[in-house]
Amino acid sequence: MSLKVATWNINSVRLRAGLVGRFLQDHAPDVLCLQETKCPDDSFPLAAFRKLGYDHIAVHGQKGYHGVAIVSRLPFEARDARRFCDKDDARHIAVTLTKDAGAAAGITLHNFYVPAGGDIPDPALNVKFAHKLQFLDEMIEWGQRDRPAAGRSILVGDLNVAPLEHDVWSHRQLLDVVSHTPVETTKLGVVQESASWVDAMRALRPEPEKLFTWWSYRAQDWEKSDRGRRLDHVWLSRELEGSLASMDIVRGARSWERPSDHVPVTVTLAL
DNA sequence: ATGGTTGTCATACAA
Repeated sequence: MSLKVATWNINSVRLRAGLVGRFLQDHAPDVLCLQETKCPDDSFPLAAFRKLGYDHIAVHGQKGYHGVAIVSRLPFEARDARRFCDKDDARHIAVTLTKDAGAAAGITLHNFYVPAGGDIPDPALNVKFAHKLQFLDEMIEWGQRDRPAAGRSILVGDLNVAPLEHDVWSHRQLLDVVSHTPVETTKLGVVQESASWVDAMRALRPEPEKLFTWWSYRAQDWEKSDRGRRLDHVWLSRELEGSLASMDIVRGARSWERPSDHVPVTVTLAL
């Protein structure tokens, strides 16, 4: 069987439930991980996704900010959502596919929304940047202590860091811009190494090809200027590396009506 | 060097 996993920062799931439905119909992922749902759990648009065959939905939201969810047509068991930085922010949710999920049974998915970090890349001047660095430090501790990639597992999400030179439109011009500063890109590399995660997108489309998943709302013409960044990621545990079959950045979604500033990324495994 | 947009919630704040 194949397992198609998608990740998408939706920037309000209620406002864009229609776009999510379109994506589910057009791209038919088995599991979709959403970030920035900005939606309390009791107002998540469950019915819109269930009627498309996505009966299994895990939500971890809050009013107005952050929020993550997993929408699946395969059955799963919910795992504990982790707390980071002594805050109750909804920035992580995890599930394990159950035995009814066929060859995908037992795969654990971790869905993350890492803090954006504000504008000033100095933790002494900007508490939001300090929070982002602390969050990455705690992801490193988690990787080292809990070995989340010891078996068959997948980590996806909006990690709000574009780690490689060709993950941004201009490496030189973004070196002091939050999301591509050396302190962040180095830390994200340590997060990845802490549990031996494999970067699925770059395994299939290595540098120097430029890969972007986010384009600012502020550009006059996002497509023409193409000043993007790769903020969204799909990582695989070593056990799944050999099953990696294909990857797609759904760039066209950035032109849908009232789009998110992020586009979906899909990764397909042949199991 | 500056401002450019969007979503939420209530008029600033986060991204």
